[in-house]
Amino acid sequence: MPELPEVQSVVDALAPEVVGRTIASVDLRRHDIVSLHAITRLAARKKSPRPAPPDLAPLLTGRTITRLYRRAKRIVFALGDDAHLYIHLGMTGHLSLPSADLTHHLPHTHLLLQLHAPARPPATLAFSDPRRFGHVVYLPPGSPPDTDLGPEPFTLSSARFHRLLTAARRPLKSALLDQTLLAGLGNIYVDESLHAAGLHPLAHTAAVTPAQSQALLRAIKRILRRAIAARGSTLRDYRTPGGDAGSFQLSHRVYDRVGDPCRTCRTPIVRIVHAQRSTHFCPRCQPPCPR
DNA sequence: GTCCATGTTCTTTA
DNA sequence: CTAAAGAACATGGA
Repeated sequence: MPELPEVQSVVDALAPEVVGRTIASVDLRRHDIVSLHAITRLAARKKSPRPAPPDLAPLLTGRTITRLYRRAKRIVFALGDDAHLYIHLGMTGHLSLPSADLTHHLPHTHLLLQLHAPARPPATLAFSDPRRFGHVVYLPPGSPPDTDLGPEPFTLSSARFHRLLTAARRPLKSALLDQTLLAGLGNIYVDESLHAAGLHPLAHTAAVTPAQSQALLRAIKRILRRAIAARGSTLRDYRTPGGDAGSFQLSHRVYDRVGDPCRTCRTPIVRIVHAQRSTHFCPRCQPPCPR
């Protein structure tokens, strides 16, 4: 459910509720969603030996959430003393603040944090995820920063973006999905951005001109900004912590619009499969060899 | 029963 | 060696 706009919307909704509160207790119902690094979690799937998952309770209990922010598609809880916790929502992950009487029959709920603060009512933060592609990572003080992630789109210059693109010798679609090249985009916003920039998803990154890179980055920033304002796109699972749907799906120009007329030229939108993902585009607005 | 899904990583193939 | 493709994770909805 989450790409950059959805994750940002979750952070924006949660921050006023959790920042400044202290974690009074931890109810970890599935320990296999936790790791010290996302990498070690993979080993769990393949029965190969891996370090035991850290016991979250002693690491988190008594710590105060000093800041909540988004990095790529991760929701980062700063815990003071340079310790951090991050939650990745995977495809169907959801964070909410259920009332106390509901917390016992929440389906697929894997982690509950009781949050206390002076002069404020207690709150519960619940992480649920039916498909369990999401995960929770505890980063002890001194953990290296996100060296595994590319730059954030909003602070990226078009000159650097152009250098990143031309260095990646692959189709635009797979390059833009690569979190180590550019952080935060997923299947929806890559398709929407390429359409807005008039670029074919299979066009080669090395063939993109500086002007096209600039147009593409501007499209990415504009679409992400508008999607955040709409609190994301709800196609099936995504909800804000308050349970509301986003509304940016109403503004999609290609994603999930196979056969519908392009909102620019009325040509039916096409769907292909590339990099294992549905890829939507307008064959007229996004010609194979642009310009 | 079938196919599909907003994500990511590992393995296999070419 | 590299890039693309395939598979895997797990669940539910159409």
